[in-house]
Amino acid sequence: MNIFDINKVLSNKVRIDILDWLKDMQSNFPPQINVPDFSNGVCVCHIQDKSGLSQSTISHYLTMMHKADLVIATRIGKWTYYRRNEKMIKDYIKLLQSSL
Amino acid sequence: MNIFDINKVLSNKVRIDILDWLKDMQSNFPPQINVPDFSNGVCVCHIQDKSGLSQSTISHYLTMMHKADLVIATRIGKWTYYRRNEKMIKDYIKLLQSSL
DNA sequence: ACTAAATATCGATATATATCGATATGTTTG
DNA sequence: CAAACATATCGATATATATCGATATTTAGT
Repeated sequence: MNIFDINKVLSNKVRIDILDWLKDMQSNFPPQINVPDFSNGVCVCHIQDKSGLSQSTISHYLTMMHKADLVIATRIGKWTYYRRNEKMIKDYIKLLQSSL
Repeated sequence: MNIFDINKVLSNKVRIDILDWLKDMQSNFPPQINVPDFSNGVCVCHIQDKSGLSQSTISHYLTMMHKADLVIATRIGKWTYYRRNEKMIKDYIKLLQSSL
Protein backbone atom coordinates (compact mmCIF):
# COMPACT_ATOMS: atom_id res chain seq x y z
CA MET A 1 0.00 0.00 0.00
CA ASN A 2 1.26 3.38 -1.03
CA ILE A 3 -0.09 6.65 0.36
CA PHE A 4 0.19 8.77 -2.72
CA ASP A 5 -1.29 6.14 -5.03
CA ILE A 6 -4.35 5.87 -2.81
CA ASN A 7 -4.47 9.65 -2.48
CA LYS A 8 -4.63 9.81 -6.27
CA VAL A 9 -7.69 7.61 -6.26
CA LEU A 10 -9.17 9.76 -3.51
CA SER A 11 -8.38 13.06 -5.18
CA ASN A 12 -11.65 13.09 -7.08
CA LYS A 13 -14.95 14.24 -5.63
CA VAL A 14 -17.09 11.55 -7.25
CA ARG A 15 -14.86 8.74 -6.03
CA ILE A 16 -14.94 10.15 -2.49
CA ASP A 17 -18.72 10.44 -2.85
CA ILE A 18 -19.04 6.80 -3.95
CA LEU A 19 -17.12 5.67 -0.88
CA ASP A 20 -19.44 7.80 1.21
CA TRP A 21 -22.62 6.52 -0.42
CA LEU A 22 -21.50 2.96 0.22
CA LYS A 23 -21.37 3.68 3.95
CA ASP A 24 -25.18 3.62 4.09
CA MET A 25 -26.42 1.68 1.10
CA GLN A 26 -30.00 1.35 2.42
CA SER A 27 -30.58 5.08 2.42
CA ASN A 28 -28.49 5.97 -0.61
CA PHE A 29 -29.65 3.36 -3.10
CA PRO A 30 -32.90 1.73 -4.19
CA PRO A 31 -33.48 -1.80 -2.90
CA GLN A 32 -31.65 -4.48 -4.81
CA ILE A 33 -33.80 -6.61 -7.11
CA ASN A 34 -31.74 -9.66 -7.98
CA VAL A 35 -30.15 -10.23 -4.59
CA PRO A 36 -31.91 -10.24 -1.22
CA ASP A 37 -29.92 -7.45 0.42
CA PHE A 38 -26.86 -5.19 0.27
CA SER A 39 -24.47 -7.68 1.82
CA ASN A 40 -22.38 -7.81 -1.35
CA GLY A 41 -22.78 -4.12 -2.06
CA VAL A 42 -24.46 -2.13 -4.79
CA CYS A 43 -24.49 -2.84 -8.52
CA VAL A 44 -22.71 -0.55 -10.95
CA CYS A 45 -25.89 0.75 -12.57
CA HIS A 46 -27.24 2.16 -9.31
CA ILE A 47 -23.96 3.92 -8.59
CA GLN A 48 -24.00 5.24 -12.12
CA ASP A 49 -27.57 6.54 -11.75
CA LYS A 50 -26.71 8.36 -8.55
CA SER A 51 -23.52 9.88 -9.95
CA GLY A 52 -24.98 11.11 -13.23
CA LEU A 53 -21.78 10.17 -15.06
CA SER A 54 -21.55 7.71 -17.93
CA GLN A 55 -21.49 3.96 -17.43
CA SER A 56 -17.94 3.70 -18.74
CA THR A 57 -16.65 6.40 -16.43
CA ILE A 58 -18.20 4.86 -13.34
CA SER A 59 -17.05 1.39 -14.29
CA HIS A 60 -13.56 2.81 -14.73
CA TYR A 61 -13.71 4.58 -11.34
CA LEU A 62 -14.86 1.43 -9.60
CA THR A 63 -12.13 -0.57 -11.28
CA MET A 64 -9.46 1.82 -10.04
CA MET A 65 -10.95 1.87 -6.55
CA HIS A 66 -10.90 -1.91 -6.66
CA LYS A 67 -7.27 -2.01 -7.79
CA ALA A 68 -6.45 0.24 -4.84
CA ASP A 69 -8.33 -2.26 -2.63
CA LEU A 70 -10.67 0.43 -1.37
CA VAL A 71 -13.71 -1.58 -2.48
CA ILE A 72 -14.54 -5.26 -2.78
CA ALA A 73 -16.15 -6.51 -5.99
CA THR A 74 -18.48 -9.49 -6.24
CA ARG A 75 -19.82 -10.73 -9.54
CA ILE A 76 -23.25 -12.36 -9.29
CA GLY A 77 -24.81 -13.22 -12.61
CA LYS A 78 -24.78 -10.21 -14.90
CA TRP A 79 -24.14 -7.82 -12.05
CA THR A 80 -21.02 -6.71 -10.26
CA TYR A 81 -21.63 -5.54 -6.71
CA TYR A 82 -19.25 -3.19 -4.99
CA ARG A 83 -18.92 -2.54 -1.29
CA ARG A 84 -16.38 -0.78 0.91
CA ASN A 85 -13.26 -2.58 2.03
CA GLU A 86 -13.38 -1.33 5.61
CA LYS A 87 -10.12 -3.01 6.58
CA MET A 88 -8.20 -1.29 3.83
CA ILE A 89 -9.77 2.07 4.57
CA LYS A 90 -8.82 1.71 8.24
CA ASP A 91 -5.30 0.64 7.32
CA TYR A 92 -4.94 3.60 5.01
CA ILE A 93 -6.01 6.04 7.73
CA LYS A 94 -3.66 4.35 10.20
CA LEU A 95 -0.80 4.63 7.72
CA LEU A 96 -1.57 8.31 7.22
CA GLN A 97 -1.65 8.84 10.97
CA SER A 98 1.70 7.22 11.49
CA SER A 99 3.52 8.59 8.46
CA LEU A 100 2.07 11.99 7.66
CA MET B 1 -10.88 22.44 3.99
CA ASN B 2 -11.70 19.96 1.29
CA ILE B 3 -10.53 16.35 1.38
CA PHE B 4 -9.99 15.80 -2.30
CA ASP B 5 -8.17 19.11 -2.81
CA ILE B 6 -5.72 18.20 -0.08
CA ASN B 7 -5.47 14.66 -1.43
CA LYS B 8 -4.45 16.17 -4.75
CA VAL B 9 -1.59 17.98 -3.09
CA LEU B 10 -0.65 14.77 -1.29
CA SER B 11 -0.88 12.57 -4.38
CA ASN B 12 2.73 13.21 -5.30
CA LYS B 13 5.68 11.38 -3.80
CA VAL B 14 7.99 14.38 -3.56
CA ARG B 15 5.39 16.48 -1.75
CA ILE B 16 4.75 13.66 0.71
CA ASP B 17 8.52 13.36 1.13
CA ILE B 18 8.89 17.08 1.83
CA LEU B 19 6.27 16.85 4.57
CA ASP B 20 8.17 13.90 5.96
CA TRP B 21 11.58 15.60 5.82
CA LEU B 22 10.15 18.56 7.71
CA LYS B 23 9.22 16.28 10.60
CA ASP B 24 12.88 16.08 11.58
CA MET B 25 14.66 19.06 10.13
CA GLN B 26 17.84 18.58 12.23
CA SER B 27 18.59 15.20 10.72
CA ASN B 28 17.28 15.86 7.22
CA PHE B 29 18.85 19.25 6.44
CA PRO B 30 22.17 21.00 6.96
CA PRO B 31 22.26 23.57 9.76
CA GLN B 32 20.77 26.92 8.89
CA ILE B 33 23.25 29.74 8.30
CA ASN B 34 21.28 32.96 8.42
CA VAL B 35 18.95 32.07 11.26
CA PRO B 36 19.90 30.48 14.59
CA ASP B 37 17.73 27.38 14.33
CA PHE B 38 14.92 25.56 12.53
CA SER B 39 12.10 27.24 14.42
CA ASN B 40 10.77 28.86 11.26
CA GLY B 41 11.52 25.84 9.12
CA VAL B 42 13.88 25.19 6.23
CA CYS B 43 14.71 27.47 3.32
CA VAL B 44 13.65 26.57 -0.21
CA CYS B 45 17.16 25.95 -1.47
CA HIS B 46 17.83 23.19 1.05
CA ILE B 47 14.56 21.46 0.17
CA GLN B 48 15.47 21.80 -3.47
CA ASP B 49 18.92 20.31 -2.93
CA LYS B 50 17.46 17.31 -1.13
CA SER B 51 14.74 16.74 -3.72
CA GLY B 52 16.97 16.98 -6.78
CA LEU B 53 14.23 18.80 -8.70
CA SER B 54 14.53 22.26 -10.18
CA GLN B 55 14.16 25.41 -8.10
CA SER B 56 10.98 26.43 -9.92
CA THR B 57 9.34 23.07 -9.39
CA ILE B 58 10.09 23.00 -5.67
CA SER B 59 8.98 26.59 -5.22
CA HIS B 60 5.77 25.70 -7.01
CA TYR B 61 5.24 22.62 -4.82
CA LEU B 62 5.82 24.62 -1.65
CA THR B 63 3.42 27.30 -2.84
CA MET B 64 0.67 24.74 -3.42
CA MET B 65 1.35 23.08 -0.07
CA HIS B 66 1.12 26.53 1.49
CA LYS B 67 -2.16 27.31 -0.27
CA ALA B 68 -3.51 24.03 1.11
CA ASP B 69 -2.31 25.19 4.56
CA LEU B 70 -0.16 22.10 4.98
CA VAL B 71 2.93 24.23 5.60
CA ILE B 72 3.61 27.61 7.15
CA ALA B 73 5.83 30.07 5.26
CA THR B 74 7.99 32.73 6.88
CA ARG B 75 9.96 35.22 4.86
CA ILE B 76 13.15 36.39 6.56
CA GLY B 77 15.39 38.53 4.42
CA LYS B 78 16.03 36.87 1.09
CA TRP B 79 14.88 33.50 2.38
CA THR B 80 11.50 31.86 2.74
CA TYR B 81 11.38 29.23 5.43
CA TYR B 82 8.79 26.48 5.35
CA ARG B 83 7.67 24.29 8.22
CA ARG B 84 4.81 21.86 8.79
CA ASN B 85 1.43 23.16 9.86
CA GLU B 86 0.81 20.45 12.45
CA LYS B 87 -2.67 21.70 13.30
CA MET B 88 -3.83 21.48 9.72
CA ILE B 89 -2.28 18.06 9.23
CA LYS B 90 -4.05 16.81 12.35
CA ASP B 91 -7.34 18.36 11.24
CA TYR B 92 -7.00 16.72 7.85
CA ILE B 93 -6.45 13.29 9.38
CA LYS B 94 -9.37 13.84 11.74
CA LEU B 95 -11.58 14.84 8.84
CA LEU B 96 -10.54 11.73 6.93
CA GLN B 97 -11.25 9.57 9.98
CA SER B 98 -14.71 10.98 10.39
CA SER B 99 -15.73 11.21 6.75
CA LEU B 100 -13.98 8.43 4.90
C1' DA C 1 21.25 53.35 -7.30
C1' DC C 2 23.63 48.76 -8.73
C1' DT C 3 24.61 44.04 -8.22
C1' DA C 4 24.00 39.62 -6.52
C1' DA C 5 21.31 36.10 -4.24
C1' DA C 6 16.95 33.68 -3.06
C1' DT C 7 12.53 32.89 -4.35
C1' DA C 8 8.39 33.36 -7.20
C1' DT C 9 6.15 33.48 -11.47
C1' DC C 10 5.72 32.67 -16.52
C1' DG C 11 5.62 30.01 -20.72
C1' DA C 12 6.39 25.75 -22.81
C1' DT C 13 5.98 20.84 -23.39
C1' DA C 14 5.31 16.08 -22.02
C1' DT C 15 2.61 13.08 -19.49
C1' DA C 16 -1.56 11.94 -16.81
C1' DT C 17 -6.45 12.22 -15.74
C1' DA C 18 -11.45 12.86 -16.79
C1' DT C 19 -14.87 11.70 -19.49
C1' DC C 20 -17.46 10.23 -23.34
C1' DG C 21 -19.42 7.07 -26.98
C1' DA C 22 -18.53 2.78 -29.19
C1' DT C 23 -17.37 -1.88 -28.91
C1' DA C 24 -16.25 -6.23 -26.57
C1' DT C 25 -17.12 -9.64 -22.96
C1' DG C 26 -19.70 -12.36 -20.03
C1' DT C 27 -24.29 -14.01 -18.34
C1' DT C 28 -29.16 -15.13 -18.45
C1' DT C 29 -33.12 -16.50 -20.66
C1' DG C 30 -36.25 -17.58 -24.32
C1' DC D 1 -27.72 -20.71 -29.73
C1' DA D 2 -29.61 -15.92 -30.35
C1' DA D 3 -31.14 -11.82 -28.11
C1' DA D 4 -30.95 -8.84 -24.34
C1' DC D 5 -28.66 -6.91 -20.62
C1' DA D 6 -24.91 -5.48 -17.25
C1' DT D 7 -20.36 -4.45 -17.06
C1' DA D 8 -15.66 -3.86 -18.82
C1' DT D 9 -12.50 -2.18 -22.08
C1' DC D 10 -11.00 0.73 -26.03
C1' DG D 11 -10.10 4.92 -28.50
C1' DA D 12 -10.61 9.70 -28.62
C1' DT D 13 -10.36 14.35 -26.90
C1' DA D 14 -10.28 17.98 -23.47
C1' DT D 15 -8.38 19.45 -19.35
C1' DA D 16 -4.99 19.10 -15.56
C1' DT D 17 -0.48 18.10 -13.63
C1' DA D 18 4.67 17.70 -13.69
C1' DT D 19 8.56 19.75 -14.74
C1' DC D 20 11.89 22.61 -16.88
C1' DG D 21 14.45 26.92 -18.21
C1' DA D 22 13.86 31.78 -18.49
C1' DT D 23 12.39 35.90 -16.45
C1' DA D 24 10.56 38.84 -12.74
C1' DT D 25 10.51 40.22 -7.96
C1' DT D 26 12.27 41.05 -3.50
C1' DT D 27 15.90 41.94 -0.35
C1' DA D 28 20.86 42.78 1.18
C1' DG D 29 25.03 44.64 0.78
C1' DT D 30 28.19 47.72 -1.71
